[in-house]
Amino acid sequence: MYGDPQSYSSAQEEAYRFILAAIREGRYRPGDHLIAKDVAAELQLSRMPVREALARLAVEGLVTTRPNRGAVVTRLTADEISELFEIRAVLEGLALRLAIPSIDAGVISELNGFLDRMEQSDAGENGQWNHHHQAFHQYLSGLSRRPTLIRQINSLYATIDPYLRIWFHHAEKPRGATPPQRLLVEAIKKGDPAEAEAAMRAHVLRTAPSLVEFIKSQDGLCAPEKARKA
Amino acid sequence: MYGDPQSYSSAQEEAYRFILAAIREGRYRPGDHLIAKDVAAELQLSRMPVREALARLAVEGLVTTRPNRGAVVTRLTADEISELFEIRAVLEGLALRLAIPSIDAGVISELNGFLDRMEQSDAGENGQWNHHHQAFHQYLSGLSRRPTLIRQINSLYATIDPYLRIWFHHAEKPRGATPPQRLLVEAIKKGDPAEAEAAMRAHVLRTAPSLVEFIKSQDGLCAPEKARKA
DNA sequence: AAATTTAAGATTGGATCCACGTATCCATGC
DNA sequence: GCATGGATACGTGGATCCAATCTTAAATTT
Repeated sequence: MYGDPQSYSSAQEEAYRFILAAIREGRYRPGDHLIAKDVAAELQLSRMPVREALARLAVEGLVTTRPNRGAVVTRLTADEISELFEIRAVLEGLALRLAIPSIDAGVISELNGFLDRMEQSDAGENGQWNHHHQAFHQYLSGLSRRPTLIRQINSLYATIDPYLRIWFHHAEKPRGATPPQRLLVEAIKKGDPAEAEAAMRAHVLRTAPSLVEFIKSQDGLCAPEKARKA
Repeated sequence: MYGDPQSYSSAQEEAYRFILAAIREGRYRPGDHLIAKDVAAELQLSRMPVREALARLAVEGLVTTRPNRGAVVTRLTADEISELFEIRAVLEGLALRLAIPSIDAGVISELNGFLDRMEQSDAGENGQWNHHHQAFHQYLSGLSRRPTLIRQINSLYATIDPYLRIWFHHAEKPRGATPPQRLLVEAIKKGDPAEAEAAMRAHVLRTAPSLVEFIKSQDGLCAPEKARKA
């Protein structure tokens, strides 16, 4: 999905993608202390490209840095997760609105393909469903043909991803739910930009409260618990 | 506004703020080649903090870097500017919607204060009007109490700012226009979140076409014209 | 015994150094 | 005269080194 291990244009890119993937996949967990030296050793390169990768990730919000105190995988509070969903809702709503003109039969069948795969993976591995779900959203955003908008949405996904994974991992039957997505596709089919935008907003916001509740219950994620070696 | 020259926690911060201010104020212009060594010399520090500052600015989109070819002040196309306005519209719309509950008489008079200052500066320096206008928007966004949202909106302003400045600098009477803002304040006063959100969206999008037209006419800004020494 | 101070270890931030890649400029050939 | 090729100069990316700061743990004091 992300990673793309073959094409490393630079050591910094390698470090960046490695850390990003590790955070999204849960190898580095929220609150983990990321020690530049250790990461550098693991990747067999010097500390500098790692530092720059960490700086980039800090701007994107995936890690938090404090002066002279290094980088920590960002630990989001329930409020912050809510906020990210609010932002995601309007940005994905915008993307969908802009994408409506390029909706045709081929797009619709493509979308249904994603939903089918989600349903098939429903029984199996939890990560699979999540993967297909994100692919569904990413495909839709991509139709907007707005590079910056797409980047921002992807960045939000990266930030939320660790929590989604933990959630799916703990929840037994977190979904089985493709009906909401089917409804969304129905709204898209109608071709009304404003309606589609509203539907997407509602769709994104729908899942937020359950995740936030879960995070609150697991407050090992927001509480002090600190400094597990990465 | 930005800069805050006293509190430099680190050399990197100093470099970051210096370059950011220089770009926003037009000292570094779109297309300018930013040579780490030169910037470092100007600030009397080594190249490294400058490099990291440039990396941060690249993530935020203010500069563009190509591997082994250094950093260039991002030159936006008309399409890209349009996109940024589209994003700004929904994000500021969201911020205003979330801010509505905390609107009271004090806030309204504060807002009118900004508008008064805009009108007063109308005759004088162009930059002043722009400054007050941004302060007006920033104040409103701030009322949402959503740190990430506020950061993202500020980042968008920073990216667009150079072009706004050039625009205001060239245009003789680019505004004199506070009526639209007055209408926006009226909508806010009503206290209906959805209506306020819609009003903000429309307000932001209203100014986009003129700026885009201006940019297209001045296509020295989108055309090759390259490598003026910073 | 608890708390404060102090000292040692570890880690970050910054500077200098080196190697690789890119751009420029001139000479050569068509 | 213009295009092509190579040599030189410049700049970036990465590595190593050094200093300043934070963290820790121990030791002394109350």
